[in-house]
Parts: sequence; structure tokens; C-alpha cells
Amino acid sequence: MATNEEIADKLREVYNLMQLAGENRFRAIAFDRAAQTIESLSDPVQQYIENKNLTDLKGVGKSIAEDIYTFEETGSMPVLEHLKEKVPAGLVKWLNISGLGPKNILKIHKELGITEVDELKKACEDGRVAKLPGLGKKSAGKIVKSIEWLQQFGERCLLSEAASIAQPMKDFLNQQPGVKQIEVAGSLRRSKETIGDIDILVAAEPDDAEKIFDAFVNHDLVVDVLGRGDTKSSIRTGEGRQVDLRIVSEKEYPAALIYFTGSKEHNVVMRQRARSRNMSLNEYGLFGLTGEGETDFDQPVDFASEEDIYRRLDLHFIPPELREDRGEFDFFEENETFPLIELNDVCGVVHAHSTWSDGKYTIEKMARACMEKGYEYLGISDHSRTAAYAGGLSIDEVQKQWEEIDQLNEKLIEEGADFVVFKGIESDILSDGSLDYPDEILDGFDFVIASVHSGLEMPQEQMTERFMKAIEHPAVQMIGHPTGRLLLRRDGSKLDMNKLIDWAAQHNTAIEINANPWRLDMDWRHGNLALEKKLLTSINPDAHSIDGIDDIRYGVMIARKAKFGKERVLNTLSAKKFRKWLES
DNA sequence: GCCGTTTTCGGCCCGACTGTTTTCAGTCG
Repeated sequence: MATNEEIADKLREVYNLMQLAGENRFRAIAFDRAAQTIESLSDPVQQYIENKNLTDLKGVGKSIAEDIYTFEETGSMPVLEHLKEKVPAGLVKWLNISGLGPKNILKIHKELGITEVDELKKACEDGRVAKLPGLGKKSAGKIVKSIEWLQQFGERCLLSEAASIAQPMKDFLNQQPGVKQIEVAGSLRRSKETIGDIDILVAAEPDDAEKIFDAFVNHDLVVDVLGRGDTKSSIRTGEGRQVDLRIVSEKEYPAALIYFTGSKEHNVVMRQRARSRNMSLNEYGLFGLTGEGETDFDQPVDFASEEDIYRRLDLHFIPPELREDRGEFDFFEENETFPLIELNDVCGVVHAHSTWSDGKYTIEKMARACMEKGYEYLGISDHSRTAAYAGGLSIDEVQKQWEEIDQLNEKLIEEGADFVVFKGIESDILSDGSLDYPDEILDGFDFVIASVHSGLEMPQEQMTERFMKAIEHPAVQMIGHPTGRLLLRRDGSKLDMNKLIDWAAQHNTAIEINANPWRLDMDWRHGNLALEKKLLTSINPDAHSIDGIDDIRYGVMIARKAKFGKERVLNTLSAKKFRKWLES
């Protein structure tokens, strides 16, 4: 039984290989669209396979449906197998090289008979690539550079890293004369968990653009200027990240902001909506059509903001985080607004470690840091005894820690501080789904977060049952980082999140959004189902240090992307209400 | 390959930038 993700992966593989095989572009794109649809389904695709109604899905026609049925029955997809015979596997990696697309990949491969990235680099360096028609010395040089960047830094970086580059760059540009409006756009504005390029959009008079671009390409962070035009310039930073700056007029700014925020898929739907309403949407604005159905720049449609443009397309404003073409269009046709959680709504810090296990600071230091940052409470949750590698607490240590927390709380009351420390534990879920302490100890905690830290490779069904058993346990209020993934480093465990969300919602158990930028787990892609089932979450920094507490902001970004309003996020409750919820 | 309140065929988002070219193809977002 293949999961949605596995089937989407297969279709995307077809898409990649078709591009490299020089197939009709639109035929290839059709597979990508189908993959996109299946990926964003909140129901298991198995239902559609069993009911033989796959073609009900947008972008899945008779042919692709047949491919999927065959894959389900035989475990292989003829169209894919056929492509694999035609296209050497090594070439797929070439698609990640920026500046090199399918057409040139095919040309280089055919003419030079090479398939591996290392061979490509060599062929660029020794002049063979430059001799090919349509390519030259500069192209070859760019390919070499791209390969080197890719090998050194990878294609994408964490959300936190991108934010730490974009913010100072934005602040710097905002001080430049002539900058009227500025916003970080692209996947960073959409709060994707990993980021490729950083996009910054500026509104300014055309006369001021040159000076702003000068300032941009000469910024301290810049180590390489990739391009410099009248409206767009691109640079590379020392961290290996590409930053694109676009400058548009104030009038164009709202349309450009939508355009450069994306996602690509969201924009495609926006343009189609414009088309079906006899208009054309592009990065400059919304326009009427000529008699031939072409964009008529002499017929601009008025707008002053992103909201206006959405309204013209019969939609309510769609927050940037939700622009992924994963159901937001239907949602915002019906709903006027949907209040998403904001950083200010978070009142307490839940899931933090101290020197009792593998944290860097004492409970008191962590508590005082939380107070200083304006929080009302700290939920300490050190590791349980099985997590010996992380200094997990023995039963004896648990009881000593409780005493320490009681004393600290008394001290805080004496000081008149309006702050409380909750006694929690991050209990390992053992391989049979049981927890790490006897029930009478578990009952002594204010809260229990149940997490998996070992046996991550378990088969999906067994892993899902392991979690379900933990969810059922009356002492457990929250599940920690469900998949255990580390972004860009390690895939998460295989588990049926649909089942887990349903089960957790039924048992009034929350599933945390672990805000550590390496994790951001549970994944935002489960947001639609979580909303439907009214699942609760808690935005937990999993802080091992004082700085780590501030990771909450990345968790909030992901929670917004997953359509959480504050009423479904436990640590937006006041200390009093949080305690009440824990006791219920 | 998918899709249809103008369509079962003929479209499928569209403009900037670059490099290799002398009018354009490839790539990107």
C-alpha cells in the first residue's frame, strides 16, 4: 500500500525524467501537477485507488490514473521504467545546478556522452562544453561555479539561516534613499521550512534604482555578483545563498509582491482565475485583454494593495504562508478571514531542557530568561531515563528535580514575580509504545510530552501503533516531534500521520509543532486535516539553551502555515488556564 | 497528459536576464 507521498514521488520522478528525455513540456508538467495534487490531499490516495475514482482528482486524467493503478498492483510504473531506460540516472542530479536546464543538459549529455556531475565539471573546465553550439566560455564558467556552490553549501538552507541573512539585508536596503516600500518575498515570506534563494522586493522610482542596486551588490555580505540588470540583480553571500533584489514602481508593487511571493503553483491558479475573468495578471499588474486575448497594457485594472487584487479575482485575502495551492483558493472564496496565530499570542514556553539532562542552563536561569522575554511560564521537560545519551533522569533524580522546581516557584512567589515553572518530562516512547516510567511517577508531573528517540527506522504500521498507544496513555498531554526528522540531514520515521492526527484529536492529546529550525515537526502539510479534526498543538522550542527559546518564532511561522489559530495552540493559554487544561 | 459557462481540440502564465547570437533560446521565478 503506497502512501500519498510515495505515489507523488514516483510521478515527480516521471516529470524529471521526461524533461531530460526531451519529452513534450506540457506532458511532463501534467505529471508534476498530478504529483502536487496527490501530495496535498488530506485523504489517503488509497481511497481513490480502491474506489477506482482517481480521475476525480484535479490534474489526474485517465492516463495517469492508469499508471497509478498499475503501480499499486505491480509495484512498478511502465512509463517510469521506460524513461529510466532512456535517461541515465546521473543526469537527474544535473537539474539542481542553477543556470543549467533540461535543454542544455540533454545537449551536453548527447554531444559529450557524459552522465555524472564530476564529468560535467571536468568538461566545463577543459573547454569541451564551451565548444557546443549555444554554449560558450561564460556558460561553462557559470556551470562550474554553480556545481562548486552546490557541493559546498547544498541547494537549500534552513528557514532560520535564510531569515538571518534576509533581515539585515532588508534593514540595510530600507535605509537607502529612494526605497519607498520593501518586503522579503519568495519562500521565506511563505515560511517554507527550507529556503533556496532569498527574494527581496523594493518599490522605488526608476531613477533611484541604480543607486539602490549599487548599494546592494556592494553590501558586506556579498561575495559574488551573479547578475545586474535595470530591474533585477542577484548576488551570492558567503553562506552560499543567492539573494535576488527586484525594484518596481510603487504602482506595480502589490502585483509584484504577489508575483514574487509565489508559490509558482499559487500564481498559476491566480493567472488562470484572471484569465477566466477576462483579465491578465502579471508582475506589473492586472490588465484587460485585447480582442486577440492578449494582455492589454492600456487597460489597467485599479488596485492599491494585494488585498485589492485578490478581491478583483473574487477572493478574500490569502495570507502569504498559505499560498501553496493546497486548498487555499476554495477556503478563501468561502471564508472572509482566518485569524492565524501570531508570535505575541504565545504566553508560555513549553518543552525546554535544563542541566538536569542535556540542557546548557539551570532551570532557574532558563526561567529567568523566559521572564525577561515576557513569558508567563516555563514547562521544563528533561529527557527520561532511557535517553541515557542525553542524561535522562532516573526516578530518584525526577523526585529531586520536583523539589528544586517547588522551591524555585516558592522563591518566585516571594519575589512577587508573576511566573511559574511547570514540572514536565519528555518521556521516551519505548519500542512497544509504553512510556519510560511507572504510572505513579508519570502522574506526578504537571505534563508529559511523549517522544520517540530510538528505533526511528521501524516499519510504518508498527511505528504508527507505537505512537497510538502513547496517545492513549492518560498521563500524556502531548506528542513530541512526531517524525524525528532533521531537515536537510535525515528523513523522518515512516508513520501514518493522518491516523495519528485523528487519534490524537479523539483523545484530546496535542501534537507539538517542534520549533527547532532543524525539526519544524509536525509538518505544516498536515494542517488541513488537523483543522478538520480540530487537533490541538503546542508551539515548543525544545530549547536546550536560552537562545533556543527564541526558536518559538519559527514554530509560529510553521503553525500559521498549518492554519492554526491561537485557540488551537495550548501555549497561548495563560498560566492559569494552561494548568487547568493540563488537569482536565 | 489534462481540461472545457465560448472548447473533445488546441491551448497550457509570462516577462527579465544572460549569453550567444544579430533575432533568439534557455533558464528562472
